[in-house]
Amino acid sequence: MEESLVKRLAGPSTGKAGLAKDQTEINRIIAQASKGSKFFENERRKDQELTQRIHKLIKHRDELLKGIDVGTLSHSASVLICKLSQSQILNLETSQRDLSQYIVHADMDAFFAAVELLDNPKLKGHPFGVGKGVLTTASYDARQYGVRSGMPVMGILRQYDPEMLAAGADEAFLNITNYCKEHSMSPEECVQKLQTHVHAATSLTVSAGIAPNKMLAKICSDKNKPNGQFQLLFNRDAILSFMRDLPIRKIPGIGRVTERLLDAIGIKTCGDIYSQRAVLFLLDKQFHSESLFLTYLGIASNVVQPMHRNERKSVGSERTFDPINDPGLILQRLEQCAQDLEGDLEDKGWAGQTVTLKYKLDTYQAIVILRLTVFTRAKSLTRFVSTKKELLTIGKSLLLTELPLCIRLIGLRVTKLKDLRAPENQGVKRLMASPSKKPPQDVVQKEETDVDLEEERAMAEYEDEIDQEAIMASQAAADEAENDDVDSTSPLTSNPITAFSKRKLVEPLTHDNPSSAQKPTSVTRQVVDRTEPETFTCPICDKSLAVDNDSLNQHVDFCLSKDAIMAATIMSNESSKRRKL
DNA sequence: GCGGATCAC
DNA sequence: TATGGTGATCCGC
Repeated sequence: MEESLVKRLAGPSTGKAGLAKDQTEINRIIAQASKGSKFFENERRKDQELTQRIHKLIKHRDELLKGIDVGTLSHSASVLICKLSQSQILNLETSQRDLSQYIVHADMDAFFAAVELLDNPKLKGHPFGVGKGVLTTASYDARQYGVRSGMPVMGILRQYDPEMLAAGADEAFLNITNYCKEHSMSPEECVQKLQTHVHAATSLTVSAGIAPNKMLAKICSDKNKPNGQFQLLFNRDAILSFMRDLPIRKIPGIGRVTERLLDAIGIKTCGDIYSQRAVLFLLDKQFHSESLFLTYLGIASNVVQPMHRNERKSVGSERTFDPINDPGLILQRLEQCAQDLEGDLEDKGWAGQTVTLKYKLDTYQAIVILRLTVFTRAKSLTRFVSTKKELLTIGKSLLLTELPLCIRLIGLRVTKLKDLRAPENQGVKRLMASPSKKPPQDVVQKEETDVDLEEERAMAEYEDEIDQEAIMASQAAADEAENDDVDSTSPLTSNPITAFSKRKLVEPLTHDNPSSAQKPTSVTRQVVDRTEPETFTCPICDKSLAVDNDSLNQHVDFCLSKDAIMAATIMSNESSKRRKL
């Protein structure tokens, strides 16, 4: 059996966190047990598709390589890497790698098992599993656990950084720079104290990584599990050598698929990113070479601040069940989703402008009849919806065109959200408080319309419950109108993403959060690394570049424009051919 | 804007 | 035996 397939069967998280060493043996057993099952067939098909994809990628690479001199390409990539090594996150004044912030990633060990233990002390000493099957879910169960146990861990962590960033139920990022300074502690001491603190209060153990940015801290927190800490040395060389041998899969965002794609072009470790820089640069479209180069350099964001409400993009609800094909039963499941989603939207204060239906086909159907298992169908509206009735109406209309189906999952999700708690969206209240007040003219027209519609809808509901049917009818009519709308107008908006800002690895300074923006200035800059190269020669034009940041960037941006590079490489290729003749 | 795919937790 | 749910992002069309 193909090695890649064995790996796939072992599950999506294989190789990510510290797993048992003899995983290959376990993999073999799992593969054996799965042989012949529908599940296995499905996985094999996906694996073969990926293998095909890899073949195409290699072919594409070789095609591109034909007209291009690899040496020159490598040099070009070097220039980009050099530029990136000087790019910086917070320290705009010096344009140096910012090593001034102590970033911690705290990761609770065996969180769900530990919480279960708190709730059911009887289980202590006995082996037990959490959840229905083998593993438990993250947020779904966390919700229950949160209610039952009232875990105080996040509260404790926040004492070390009030601007802590919670990442799920059992992880958090902290910037402990200020805490260390105020308490005259080293970062290790601080984290040790934090670990003891949490353990005393909850009997949970925490693993932590200390590093100059979030990505490195996260990787480090995995180094000494459980109940350990690992600090990276705060200097450039230590970071580079740490990255060099790090398996690429350890990088957040590199999953099973990307791992295999990268493997196919000779990249297994982050150090390989550099040795294969020419190919990565060539295949920039597929791999986001800039992101990978930053990863190789160990550069990432060190901004730690709580998630802001307006960063939320979608709210949804979905459920898995034994496969059903009876339309009535399917509708019942859909209704449940609509109900749950209404509850969530109400709780959190959101309404959405796009409703998406999701369903998963019964495995048998999926394999035999179709290639795909998961489908989504969306509908965009001109108004914002949040009630069960509205969600169900739209969900139904999306579902209807799909029937008949035999499915094992159904879900609804709303996107293009409006924050009903934002002051400007407090429709009814604002209307009541100052009925004659008109908003300023420079307010975006569309937004104004939405607010009015929202007010209208809310008012109508207050007016008369009996009128509900009439309202629904008018909404249905509006839906029809929108249908035509969507069908007749479909301008394809081109993606404005440029070659050098594909992924948001480096967060911009935000202006709406003065406290965090000021943070770096209140911290000593003595630790700032001074070993970055100060000058270099551009390999394309052989020009010696000034240290001055502006002119450097300007020059490099020019030399790195795809056209300039291709022109240069092809020219050098041609001239070398001519020399041979 | 839509739908599929990948990823994290 | 073949597994959950929530949410984000990217890409191609």
